[in-house]
Amino acid sequence: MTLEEEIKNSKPIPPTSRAVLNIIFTASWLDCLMNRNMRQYGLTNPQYNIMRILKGSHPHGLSVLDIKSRMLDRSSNVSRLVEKLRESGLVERMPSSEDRRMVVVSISDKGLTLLDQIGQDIFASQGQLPGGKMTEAELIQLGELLDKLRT
Amino acid sequence: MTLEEEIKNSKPIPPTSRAVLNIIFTASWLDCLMNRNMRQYGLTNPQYNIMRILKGSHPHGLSVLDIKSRMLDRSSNVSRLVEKLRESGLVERMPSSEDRRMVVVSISDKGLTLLDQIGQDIFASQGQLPGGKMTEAELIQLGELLDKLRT
DNA sequence: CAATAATTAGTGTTAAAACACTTAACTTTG
DNA sequence: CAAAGTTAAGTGTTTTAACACTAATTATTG
Repeated sequence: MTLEEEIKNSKPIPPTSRAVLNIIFTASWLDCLMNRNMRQYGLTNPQYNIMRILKGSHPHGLSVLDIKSRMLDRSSNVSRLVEKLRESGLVERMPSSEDRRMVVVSISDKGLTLLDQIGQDIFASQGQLPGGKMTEAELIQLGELLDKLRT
Repeated sequence: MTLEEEIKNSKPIPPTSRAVLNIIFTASWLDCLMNRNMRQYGLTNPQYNIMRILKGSHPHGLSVLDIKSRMLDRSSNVSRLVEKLRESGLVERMPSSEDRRMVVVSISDKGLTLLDQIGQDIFASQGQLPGGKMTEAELIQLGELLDKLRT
């Protein structure tokens, strides 16, 4: 469905506005999809995001600021999100010995297991993934255009 | 800046994941930009969104459900957002005479004036607009790829 | 070395999102 | 026409986001 149909706009939209609207709309659509998918695992989208980042640096931990700078949505509530994950036993927090201001956060075994589970489930339903019907060339081009938009 | 640099990811990301991450990241970036811009006018991004929709149908009003179906983020709080805008005198609410369940919301003169003001300000700083450095062909192609992603 | 600045994590508060639910009005259908 | 079902708007509640701010620690510099 085109953007115009989705948002019931009868008039054509100029390209710049259309691109901006389309990105926001698509992201909202993806975010909703992800949140619904993550809910079955007891996670929100930003929480999953943090887990993914921590897995990427495993077995090294990351400081709260490191996590924040890697987060997609640049949330300002990383401390609170991390605390939620810690309550669920998915991450661990350790005060840094070098810099006593810092707290090193790392993913726990339980967290790694959960991420593996999610990964397998997603892989199993790959056909329904967003972008599942696009060619690799199209996906690459989409990425390049988005990079350029932000410059 | 590429996505990998933005989120400090050293390894290359597979195209599907990259496209999805890039859209979410770009949208978050845009949303933040818009919210900051709108703040000086006393609006939030969703509120501006509703105003834009109402202007599009001016002088006809729209029901709350109509607004919701046209909203980019498909917020479930249209009633409350509309009430905020009404308090600021930017929109008007009128119970429908045909269907007494419905409320017709329309943009006020004050609202139209504000939108004009915002439009002029944005136009004046067009160089800094997202997408300002992309060609029209690229913007159109970006739109088409996003449409395809959602199918 | 002392004073100032900068950095890190976390908190307080307000506004907004998500989701289920309610109320009122309209439509369908037996 | 009455009962059941559907649709529209709004509400209650919990969770989250945004933003400014604080407290503690480290770095800088005069």
